[in-house]
Parts: sequence; C-alpha cells; structure tokens
Amino acid sequence: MNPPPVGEPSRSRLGETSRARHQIRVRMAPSPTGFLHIGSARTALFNWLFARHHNGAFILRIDDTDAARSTDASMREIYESLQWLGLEWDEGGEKGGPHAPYVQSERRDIYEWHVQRLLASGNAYHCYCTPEELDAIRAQSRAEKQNRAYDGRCRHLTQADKERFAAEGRKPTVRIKMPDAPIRVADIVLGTRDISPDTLEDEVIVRSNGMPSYNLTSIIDDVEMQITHVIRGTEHLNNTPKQIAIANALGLNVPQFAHIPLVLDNTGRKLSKRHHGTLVAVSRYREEGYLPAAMLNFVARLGWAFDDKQEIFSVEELIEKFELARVGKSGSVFDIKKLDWLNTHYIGKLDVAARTDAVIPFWEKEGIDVVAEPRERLESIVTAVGERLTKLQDIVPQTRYFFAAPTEYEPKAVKKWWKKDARDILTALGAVLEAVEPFELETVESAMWQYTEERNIKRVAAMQTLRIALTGTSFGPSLFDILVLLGRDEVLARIQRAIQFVK
RNA sequence: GGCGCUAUCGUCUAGGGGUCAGGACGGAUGGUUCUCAGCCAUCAAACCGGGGUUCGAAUCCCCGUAGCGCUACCA
Repeated sequence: MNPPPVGEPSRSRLGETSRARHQIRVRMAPSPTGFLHIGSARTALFNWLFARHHNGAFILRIDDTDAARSTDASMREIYESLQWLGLEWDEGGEKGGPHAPYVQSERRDIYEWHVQRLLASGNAYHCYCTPEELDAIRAQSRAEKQNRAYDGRCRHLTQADKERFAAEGRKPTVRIKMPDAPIRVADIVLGTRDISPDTLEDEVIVRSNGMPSYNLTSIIDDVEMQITHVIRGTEHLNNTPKQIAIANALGLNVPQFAHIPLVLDNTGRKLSKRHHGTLVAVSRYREEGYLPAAMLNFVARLGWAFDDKQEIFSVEELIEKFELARVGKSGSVFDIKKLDWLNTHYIGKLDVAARTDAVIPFWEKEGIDVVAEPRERLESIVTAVGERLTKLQDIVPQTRYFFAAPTEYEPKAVKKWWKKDARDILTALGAVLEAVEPFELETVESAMWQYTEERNIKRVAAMQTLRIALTGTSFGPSLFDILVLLGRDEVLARIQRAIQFVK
C-alpha cells in the first residue's frame, strides 16, 4: 500500500561513469563560528580531491544563517586555514563567481522566493508554537516513545487561530510539510535506503525572526549553485531525507550524496570544538609546525585507502588516486602519532634551504634573533639538527644553545654524566680543544679520539660530559658539529663556566 | 526514549567462500653510534558474539550485542 519512494536520483552508485555531459561541481559549506575544524578540513579535502580528480569545480559557500554565532573573523580564519592547506576554491568565499553571492546571509531573497512557493503550494505552513510549548511537546513525545518530537499540530490552524496568536504578539516560524511517501536516500558511500516518512517531522525552515534555517538554505543553494555531489560528514545523514523532501516539494532535482565517516578522538567520539577545543583547530597544527603536505596526507588516510602498501601520498598522487568508491563507512580515530610520523617524513624531504625558511618563523617566535645570524650558519645548524624535528617548533629546544650559552644544566643529565671526574675531563678537553689547529671537523675529532684513547676514557663519558657543558642537555646533533658551529672561543668559555658549576 | 549508521591487530587500513588474514603507525628486543633522532633486523598484536547456508565462512544471510551520530527557531 505504500506509495513509491520519491527522490530517486538519476545516476548510478558511483556517479563516476555518467558524468560526461556535466561538469562535476562540489562544495564545502562551513559555518563561520570559530576556527576551521580538522573534520571540516577533511571534508574540504575530499571535496577538493574529488573535484580536481574529475576536473570539476570546488566551491566555498559560507553557511552563516545562524547570525548569533557567525563572525567575520571566523570567516577569515577559515579562508586562511584552507589556503594554508592549499585547498584553493574555484568559486565562492571572497572570490565570487557566477552564482554570487556565496554567503547565505546575502541570499535571503532567494530563500524567501522559494518559501513563498512552498507556502502557496501548501507544502509549508506557519507554526505559532512558542519555544516553551515546543519543549513541552517534545517532552511528551519522548515520554510516549513517539518517533517524532513535533506532531505537526499547526498544520491545521484556522484563520481565526492564526489571528488570535498574531494578536498575542507571537511571531510564527515556517515549517515544511513532510510527505507521506518514503524518501529514498541514495548515498555513494553508504548505499541506498528508503526512509519511512513517519520518522520525519515538519522541520522549521524559517525562524520566527525571518531567517531561514540550514535544511532549507543548504538544499536550495546546492541546487541553485548546480552542485552535482554533496560530500559531507555523516552527522548530516539524518538531514538528507529532509532536504530531499524540501527539494521535491519545490520540484527541484537533488544532487548525489556521499556521507563520509566521522573523525573520532581516542575514545571513539566525534571530534568537536565543544569537547576538544583547539585540539581540532587546523590553525593549531600550523602553529606547532606541521606541514600542509603532512596534514593532507594524514587526513586523507582517515577513511580512505588506495591499496595495501602505500602510506605516503603527494598531493598530486592524492588527486590522481582519490575515489569516493574507496572511502570506508566507519569512523576513524585521529592518531597524532601517525601525523607526527608523516610530519617528520615531510620535514625530512625539505632541502636545507627550504627547511631553514620553514623554521625561521619558529625561532623568531621564541625571540631568537636570527636576522643577526649569517644565513650560512643557520643552514649549517639546520643541517646538523638533521632529522631530529617532528614538528617545526622542535627547532627551538634543539638549537637554543647555538644562539646563547645554556643558563642551566639539565639535572637528569648532570646526575648521569657529571660524576666525580667531570671536572678533570672538562679541564683536559679544554686544553685539547685550545690546542687543535685548525679548529675544524676532522682535526677536532681526531684530537678528541686521541685524548680518550691515551687517557683510556670511554668515548661516551667524555662526549656526554662535554655535550652537557656546551648545550645543557644530553641529546642533540653530533658533538663535532656543535663544536665547530660554536667556534673555539665560545666552546672554551662554556667549558670554563661548566667547570665552575661542577666545582 | 526515538530514528539512523557502523563493526579486521591499541590505531589507520588491505583483503574477502579455501590466505601462515597483508601493510603502516605505535610498542618490545637487538644492531649501528659520542647522546638523541634516524636507519636496519626480529617479535608481539585483529576478523564483536550466536545461529544458519556451504565440503569449507572472517567473507553470504538472520538475530543479537556494543559503539557512535542525530534527535534545536545550530550547522
């Protein structure tokens, strides 16, 4: 007895075979209520990759219908984070395009026109319920184990009822009238299913303040902007039948949908601004010194895999190999350890010049005056540090002593390496280093080895004792690199200071 | 409470009626070495449970269970 499902899309599951006639158009539609979320960044990436892979267009739309929470600052931050990641958009944002404006608060007349059509056709109606009444209805529905929170009671208001409410000063919302037929949701990653209409309630599509809400604006803009594929997070899955219903009532064709799994924290919950704060902010990773290439590679592998052997993907490879068909259905935990590994890898791939450039802002941020340093010396330091950088900001603890003598010696290191003979070793080493000619890598090295051999001292003991005197810590680059980079005078001065400290 | 989605090592995943269930991160051990990092080698580590179907099920079907998401005049 059920009427046939509505909303059947015209294309096949993958949508990747029958696209010859139409250009692929996808969009990312953040709401400007804070920084760019790591999950949004992944959604943006998937959209962007899909667009680039198919030579389509990637559109940036700003969903700011929640006026109370949206800010310009947030909008700029989102642009900036996206640009930093290299996810350039073809239309929208501050860039404009043939479907301008791309900011929803500037498109109200478009929504208004559609709402009037809905009202005129009887597919939408005014609802005069107050928030308090709604709360009560919700509570009751829940108690009665109903599957809908709102019962559609204002569908049947008489003209007299409306006038009475209006006289009371109540401002109505507009609700969409949900259909009686099941709605078919065809999802590229999750498959097709029919949603029973009695689980769908009459959503508010225009607030009482006149501002249209998400489910209306989203689908209207997707259609108006000729979006062919809506790729978004699974949290929107339940909105999809509502949006399809709205489009159907308006006689509009819906795009294809692809809901990608959520990004989870290590307890399996959705990563959110609310619970995780700046941990989910793309800008935070930028500030700590993660490379865009690493972020993209990492985030792409959350829910997507190419085969059973490849982990490292350049952006070009990602574009070439990315397919929606290979996106998984289950959520993925954001594992910072793996991001760290990738970041180390990508930093390692930077040549010295590029790595030096990348690291300079991090020195400056910590007040290290790199401008005063010869470029050559900076590059030598970076070379000496080698692969010891997981994040660019690690450059600071790794190299601080190249710019200023240590002000303290790490207690743990001192305890382990500065035994009773530390003073003697330092004194002797000082003499050795004072005498080497010239003060260069090979000469210093052989002089040191000669010393340890003659005195029958363990290399480690001598080296670590000296390392702490010079750097204040027990780890770091080759000690010979450090010696030469510091120069004889500075080395001798630091040895003297250490001897005083040891007493 | 309702509705929906999901389920392979700790994590990201490959595979998929017959495999020693593969790789990577992380972990452990050993090697290289002046330390750390790196690199090399080795090891531990998984098909949510129960029923079917089948000669054979981790794979197909059903039922559970668990987790998550949504449940706003947020998006």
